[in-house]
Amino acid sequence: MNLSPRERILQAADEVFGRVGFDAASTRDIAEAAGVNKALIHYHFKTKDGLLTAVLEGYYGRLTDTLRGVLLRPSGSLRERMRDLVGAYLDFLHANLSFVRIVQREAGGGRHVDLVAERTLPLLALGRALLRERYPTTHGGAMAAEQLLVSFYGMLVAGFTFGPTLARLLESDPTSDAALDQRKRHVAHLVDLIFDVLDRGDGDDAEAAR
Amino acid sequence: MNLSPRERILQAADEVFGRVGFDAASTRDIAEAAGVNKALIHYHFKTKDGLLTAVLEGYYGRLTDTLRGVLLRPSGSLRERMRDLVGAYLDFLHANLSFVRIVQREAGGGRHVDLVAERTLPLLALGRALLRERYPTTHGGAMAAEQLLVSFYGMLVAGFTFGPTLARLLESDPTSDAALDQRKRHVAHLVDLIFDVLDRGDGDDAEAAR
Amino acid sequence: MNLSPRERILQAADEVFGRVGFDAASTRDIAEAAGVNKALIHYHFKTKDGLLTAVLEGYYGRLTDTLRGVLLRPSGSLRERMRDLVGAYLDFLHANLSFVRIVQREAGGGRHVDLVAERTLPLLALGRALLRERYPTTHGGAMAAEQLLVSFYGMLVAGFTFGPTLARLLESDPTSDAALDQRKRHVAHLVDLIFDVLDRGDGDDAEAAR
Amino acid sequence: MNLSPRERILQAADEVFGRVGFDAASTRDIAEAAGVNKALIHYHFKTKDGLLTAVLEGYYGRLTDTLRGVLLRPSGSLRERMRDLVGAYLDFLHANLSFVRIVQREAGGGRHVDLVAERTLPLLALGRALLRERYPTTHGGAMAAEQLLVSFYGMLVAGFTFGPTLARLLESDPTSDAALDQRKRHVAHLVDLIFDVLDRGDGDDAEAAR
DNA sequence: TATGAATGAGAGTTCATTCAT
DNA sequence: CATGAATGAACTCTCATTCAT
Repeated sequence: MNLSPRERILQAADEVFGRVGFDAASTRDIAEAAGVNKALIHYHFKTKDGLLTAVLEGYYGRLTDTLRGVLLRPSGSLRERMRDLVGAYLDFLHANLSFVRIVQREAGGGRHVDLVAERTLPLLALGRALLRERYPTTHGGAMAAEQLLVSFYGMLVAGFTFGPTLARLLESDPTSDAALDQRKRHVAHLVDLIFDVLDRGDGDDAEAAR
Repeated sequence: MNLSPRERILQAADEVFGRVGFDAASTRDIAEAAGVNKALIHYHFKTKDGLLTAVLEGYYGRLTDTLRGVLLRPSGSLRERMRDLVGAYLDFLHANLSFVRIVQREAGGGRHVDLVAERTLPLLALGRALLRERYPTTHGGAMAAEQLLVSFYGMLVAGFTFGPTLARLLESDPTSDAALDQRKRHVAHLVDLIFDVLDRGDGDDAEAAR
Repeated sequence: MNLSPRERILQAADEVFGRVGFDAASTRDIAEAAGVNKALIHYHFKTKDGLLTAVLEGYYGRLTDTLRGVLLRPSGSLRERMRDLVGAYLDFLHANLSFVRIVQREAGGGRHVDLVAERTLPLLALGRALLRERYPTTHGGAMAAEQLLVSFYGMLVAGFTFGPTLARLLESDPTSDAALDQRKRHVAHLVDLIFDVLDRGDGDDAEAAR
Repeated sequence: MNLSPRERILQAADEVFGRVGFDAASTRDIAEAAGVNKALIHYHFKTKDGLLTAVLEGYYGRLTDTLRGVLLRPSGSLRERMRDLVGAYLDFLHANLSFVRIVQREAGGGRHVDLVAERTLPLLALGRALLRERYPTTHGGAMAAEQLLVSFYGMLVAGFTFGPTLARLLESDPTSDAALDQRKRHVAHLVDLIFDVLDRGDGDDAEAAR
């Protein structure tokens, strides 16, 4: 629908960054994919880093809006909100595969860690606060809020970051809508299991007693 | 100590690839880190790709040995073997941080997906076979073997791949031994939860009935 | 003067290729001779091969125009046209020494044979057609059109391709105007001799009878 | 027949130099073709230039023996000796295609001109001396001895140096025995023509009078 | 806004050569 | 005699970036 050159560059960068990674992507590739001159990228985004920042800022803006809306919804139990959040997160990743792939590459180290960390931290901090408030037992120990968040994050993201490899094991395409549905039900199930435990209130001590 | 130049190159490549990623790593960086001439890399490994392959082959060889040993141990219930496997995997990743970071970057797409996929598939296939044999209900549905494997994988890996970002949220260093211990207990707990469900035998139907 | 950078690159490449040969020529040499940045060569010509192609295309364009003009001139006997062609060819080579030297190196094998062959063939085919039409006896045998063309070509080119060596035998510089004049008269003489034979009509049979 | 490594290197170098040219040939290629270690080349021939020298010295030794034998044969007219020489030369080139291709590339300039020139000059000087002695009119003018030698050389060599290109025009393979025979008869014919002229004694003056 | 031309820096790779064994 | 290992220099080519227009 006749996007502006600036928008076309952003879309092209998103696609190329997601496909081959930031470092393997060249501004020439992106300019060609966008149908614009290489120099125009620098006119709009100053540097290649600036282009990555712009792409990620766009994603984080939309993601944060989505998740904050779910997490901070006043009504509903925390469990329900977590279930919704898991669903919303999976939907978002499913609809923005490049985003997962870019983040997965940059979150593990390298020059852009901060870019990712700064935008991720508020969400993690919010999640941790909610968990600790509702379930005081999630301070320290085996079911510590931090551990839960890491596990949730891992479950949510694994299906996508590992997609190309899983596609070879599974008979079906892991990026299909059917696969998304199954994954959502699975993760929701696990979330329920975990909240069952939290509600039962057995934290570390119970665990240690096993 | 007093490693051969070839070995020094492998170690340097491992460190640099893990820190900045394959594409951002230059052969000059690696050669300098190894204290050898740039050309020696090509003498021993032909290309930069060949160097990555050699690094990963080393890791996969050791990892496969470790995990196969645990998984195929004749005695012990599947639950116990899974618990051990989770522990062994976390130990391995903890001791080989570069490996996680390299794999996380290359598993999501790009020119080296196959390198990762080919070595990962056998392990996944083995895990799936064991789960399906012992728990026939893990065919299809919300608790399908594939879903479980993906979730397990996500939980195991997330703490490391997300490490640099988590380090900013957590008060403690996520790569410390203490953090590893806590993470191991947490994941073991989750594994237990899941096997409890599997042993109770409620698969999709029970889930759907909720 | 005040040539464009692109043109300066072409001239520098011509000079360097002619002097040391394509393989011994480095893009750095050429860039320096042209007074431009090394990368500009690739900006304009994509690869070093592309640069050679561009140089040769320029030559072949001008040469073909020149020779076609002479060969296809409607008036004048074939003998006269051949004499003119020989003169025009020698003039062209004399004015474009690099061209002979480049072609001589690439025509004998290696990666660029096709580049030379494709542009030379039409001229050879034209010459053969004219000879066969006018002198049917030049089909097959000792004075076959192909043999004549090869001999003509050898005579024309030898003085230049062999130049540096001949310079040591001859007292005078073989690239001087005087040398060119003498060579032109000599070759014209030989051409006359040959056409005398052709006009007398004794082809193979006469020859065989000797 | 179980050649010595030194001999195998020489043969391999000959083949590779002839095929791709000295500059495009790498010692690795040659070593592989010879089935020996790269370093052995330097052990036997000191440098890559030394290897080329050795290859060419071998050729020039055999060629000089062959041609001197024919040229200096006491009996027989000069014409007959020239005819024999032409035949012997063509035979030699036919049997040593690499030689022509190497010489053609190096005779036109570059770092090895001297190597070629020094070995070629004696032959040229001898030919010139014989011509001048027998035909005093070949001093200066259109039929000067030097011109004749250049033309002879061009005719002799053209079929081979131009081979790969001619192969596309001619229906038959220019390196076949049949093609060699035809070429020999053709060149012999031309030589006869020229000696007819010389014997008739009309040099420049006759020519100029036409 | 948008571009073609131009550049310095550096990429991966190959080179002929050396040397200890 | 022969080799595997090692190196400094140079290679072609690509990079992100700049600038005049």
